[in-house]
Amino acid sequence: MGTDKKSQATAISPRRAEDYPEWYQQVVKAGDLAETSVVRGCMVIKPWGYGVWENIQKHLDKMIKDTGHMNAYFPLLIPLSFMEKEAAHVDGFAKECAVVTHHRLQEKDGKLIPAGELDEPFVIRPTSETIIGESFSRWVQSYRDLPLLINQWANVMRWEMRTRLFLRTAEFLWQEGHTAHATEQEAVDETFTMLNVYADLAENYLALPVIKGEKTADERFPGAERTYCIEAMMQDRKALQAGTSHYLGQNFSRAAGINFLNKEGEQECAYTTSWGVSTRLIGGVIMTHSDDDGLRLPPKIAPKHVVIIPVVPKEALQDAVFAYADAIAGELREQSFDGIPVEVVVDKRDIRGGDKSWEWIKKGIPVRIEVGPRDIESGQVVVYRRDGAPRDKKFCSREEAISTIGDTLRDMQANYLAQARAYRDEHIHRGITTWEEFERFFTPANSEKPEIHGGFVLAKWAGGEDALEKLAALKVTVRCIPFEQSETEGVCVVTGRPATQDVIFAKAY
RNA sequence: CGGGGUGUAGCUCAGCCCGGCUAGAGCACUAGUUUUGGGAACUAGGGGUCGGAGGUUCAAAUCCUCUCACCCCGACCA
Repeated sequence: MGTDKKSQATAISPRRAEDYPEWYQQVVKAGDLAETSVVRGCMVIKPWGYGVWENIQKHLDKMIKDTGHMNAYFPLLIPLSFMEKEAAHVDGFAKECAVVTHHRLQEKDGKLIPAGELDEPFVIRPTSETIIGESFSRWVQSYRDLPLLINQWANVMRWEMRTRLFLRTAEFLWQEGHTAHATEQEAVDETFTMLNVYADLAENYLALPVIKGEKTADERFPGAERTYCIEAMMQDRKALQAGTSHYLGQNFSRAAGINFLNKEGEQECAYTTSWGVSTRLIGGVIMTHSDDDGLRLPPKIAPKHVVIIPVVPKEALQDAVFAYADAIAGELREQSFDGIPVEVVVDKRDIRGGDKSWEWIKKGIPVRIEVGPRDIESGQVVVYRRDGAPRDKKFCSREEAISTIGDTLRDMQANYLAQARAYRDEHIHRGITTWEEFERFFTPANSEKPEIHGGFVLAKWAGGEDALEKLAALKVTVRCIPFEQSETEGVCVVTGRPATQDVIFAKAY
């Protein structure tokens, strides 16, 4: 007979191939990462999801500090007039700003109504260039005050029309770096330094292979001179912008008045940068590594690395099994991998073992260890890896399980990166040179309910309004101009005009 | 902002077209019994102002009007 759950071969329904967007929602739910809140477009990040964010924060914060930056904190509310100072910036963000216009509530007929209208409204920060620029303008007097290297961990709000958990929410958590420099060269170097930090974080911690490159003019941050990015490929072969680093030139310093006296005694405008990554990275991790049984977390960002599941066939045996489990947990906690202490949870909840196992599979914990009376007898344990099949068990001695846990976690971390890299490389296409091939490549067979199709196309691009329109009709964008260029002559894949620049084309989140 | 749709138990939904006993199911929850080395079964139980306001009617989850919220498709998306 078998229940629905038993008869379906996977823990998540639908599977990726059946309905990718719905699969994503189900993985987030089953993994207990986050849920939509009563507040439009905002999410509640649940403990397991927040644990992932805390680990990302911990690693990135160290990298940010190791490159000479310090953390600070600026206000959530930005005076409206600040937003008006930089023309391109206003254009980019005006439509998505939440605005605070009152500072008091008054009761009237049992209802609370806003009262005390503000002379000047505030916007809730969509990003903090303008308000941080105001501080910088007072902090900087001389070239001796530069560079100014600041980072803040914060929440921001952008009133998006359509939201998806982690990938695009109205409020999200991020870090935003803001720096000011005496020379253009130094500022540009800073922009690259931080882009490299992001690529390091993505590949070596999140196990996301990324392509580093520059954004084209129409994809640039509003107000920036140049925007650099790291682009990752999800399992539906769409691109996800995983991090950005902007060279802002003197645009914002001019607007905010960040001036300094240089060595020659002349007034000069500082050169500024900004860079950020957000909780969107978690969306990228989910869509890159998860399978049809749910989340798979790279060990370096998993809130817990090992769950020990005690098997208690008879209640009389419970104390002995729990004691055995606790003892193993204690020894595992003394282990570490790549400087990260092994985090262990012993799941003593009074629910069935099968339920527990599947719950942890769906949460993506790297290693499950089962211990029961028979294992106590034989001095062994049963080990399952999340990068193996759900029932692919390995018996090993207690000592071996403990001494090899670090190697296991390191191996899994490398395995996730290798798998993601292989998938991405398989779907980067370099042979497409004509518009006909291009169009076919990006057109799903079923337009009603598009199947997983397409990928990244690495091809020549010459730009132009007509070319952008053709791309827009296909919902394809230029993701980036990769730093790695072939330096060859060719023709633009969209228009056939002569072109030298290689770019990545893809559909994107 | 345009087009479409949905609001009924914690969750997923049936009932509405064609008004009529005490508003239902599955899952989840609680208790008991039997089970237990990979998603248990049975029995009993708790849980609802049917999104809100107004109207029609002897009678409204059901019909009408207004309103609020959410979802999907577009537009928008550093």
